[in-house]
Amino acid sequence: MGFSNSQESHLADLPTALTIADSIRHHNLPGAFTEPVAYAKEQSILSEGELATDIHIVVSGAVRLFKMMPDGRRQIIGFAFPGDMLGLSLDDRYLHSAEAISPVILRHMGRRQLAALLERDHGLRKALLAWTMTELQIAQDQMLLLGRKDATERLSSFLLTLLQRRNHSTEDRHLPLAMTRTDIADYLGLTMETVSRTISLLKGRRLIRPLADHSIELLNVPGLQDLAAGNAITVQLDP
Amino acid sequence: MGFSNSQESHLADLPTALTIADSIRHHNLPGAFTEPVAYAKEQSILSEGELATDIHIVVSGAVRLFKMMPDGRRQIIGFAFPGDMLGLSLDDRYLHSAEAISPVILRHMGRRQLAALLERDHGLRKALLAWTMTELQIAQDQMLLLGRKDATERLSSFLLTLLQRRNHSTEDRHLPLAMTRTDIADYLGLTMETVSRTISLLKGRRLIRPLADHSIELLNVPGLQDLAAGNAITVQLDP
DNA sequence: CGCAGGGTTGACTGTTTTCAATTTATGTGG
DNA sequence: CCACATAAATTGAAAACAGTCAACCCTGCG
Repeated sequence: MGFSNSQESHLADLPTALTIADSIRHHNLPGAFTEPVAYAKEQSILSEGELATDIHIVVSGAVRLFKMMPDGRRQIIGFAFPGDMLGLSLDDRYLHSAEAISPVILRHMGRRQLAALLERDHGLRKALLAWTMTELQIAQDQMLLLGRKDATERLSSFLLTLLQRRNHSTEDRHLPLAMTRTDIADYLGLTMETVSRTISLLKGRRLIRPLADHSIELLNVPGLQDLAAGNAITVQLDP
Repeated sequence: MGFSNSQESHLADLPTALTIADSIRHHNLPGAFTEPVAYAKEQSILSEGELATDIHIVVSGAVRLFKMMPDGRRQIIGFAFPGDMLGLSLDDRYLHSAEAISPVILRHMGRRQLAALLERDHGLRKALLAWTMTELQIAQDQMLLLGRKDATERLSSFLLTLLQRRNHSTEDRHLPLAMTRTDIADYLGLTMETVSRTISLLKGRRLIRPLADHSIELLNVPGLQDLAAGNAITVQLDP
């Protein structure tokens, strides 16, 4: 769920580099999760306000997490990819909705069962705290983006955080975009049209190259980093 | 740090109703915090990127937590009031800066000491997880506000969350505002001028009454709730 | 082959920003 | 305690960036 630029570290040696899924696997918890469950593209996984019965782990595919306003405005809170968790809340109701944006496979676990596991497993508690703090950090970076960045800065930041999340090999500048322009717009607090125009703008400046298969090649990562940070002056326009 | 509309509950009976300060007091941890330290209005408490040596608890006063961009744009991430914690991060560096917006008294504790306490104290771990998840929830509500609400909706939401945070007696509609218009603007992703204009607008609609002493009386809470939720249609303009 | 959904581009509108002037608070020193 | 200086807040007018409405294009799939 979500992603961020920030590097990770530790408070009391928390295993922050691992996903929650890794952690649960690593701690070898028997039968904790159900068998894999498949969801079709666009299918709803959980809804804000519903009783929070389960938490889910993404096995494959991509999920959008979002909040809606009564009149249909939507804010995407984050995207969840394989290894990410969704459905956790302190409350007994879900805090946001989740839908599959591609065919998705999930495993889930009852809330009470997770609570029981947490009581027993110290390492899992640490992993859960680390996960939550990482999500908080990501959310706060997103607050800066939504409150203070313009469209170009938002899109550059988005592409770079996606890159960081997806490609651990630093040389691969090739980004498959699982989500539509509308999803990107609802994540960045823009409209579909503005996202499309901004992509065209970055393409015109030779910073990115949109490919036919819903993926984008990042041609100038330092340039994008300048834009994302708000140093627009240093990026030269070319004819 | 921050505040939200959402009611609180429990995952595995976490003591979420308590602040971290309450929790630490409740668990009767001897000598954990230093003696109170005073900060003058506008004084810096900690800075983003600095080595995160300590966490702090607000004893009195109010603090703003924020991120800056290179060109001076500022996003306020949240406000901290008595009982709130600041300076916690997974990373070994602070994730945002903090400044006193009034004369402030804090107590602090070394990072390593907190880590040691956490190793020993199960209840404290639960409290810390609960605190972090509550902050995450608040941040996600703020993402919806920053990404999708207009100026009137932002200000109404802000006033209502402040009310909820400050007045546990539900009948007192009187809000002391510790922060300036500029602070409010930087929290809501607006400019000072727009905040001022929007306050005038709500005043003209008899929804609020700004008083001389930097406080605001909420004259029509249901009306503000409609606005905050985005049901602008139901709020009638009056001459 | 043609339809439907997603995407791009254009022209125009509108909300918020920017720049600027004025009024109202706040705080300090005489 | 008043007077001045300075900061905060309000209000106005103009500009800008993103939004809206609309037409068109592309692509994948039945």
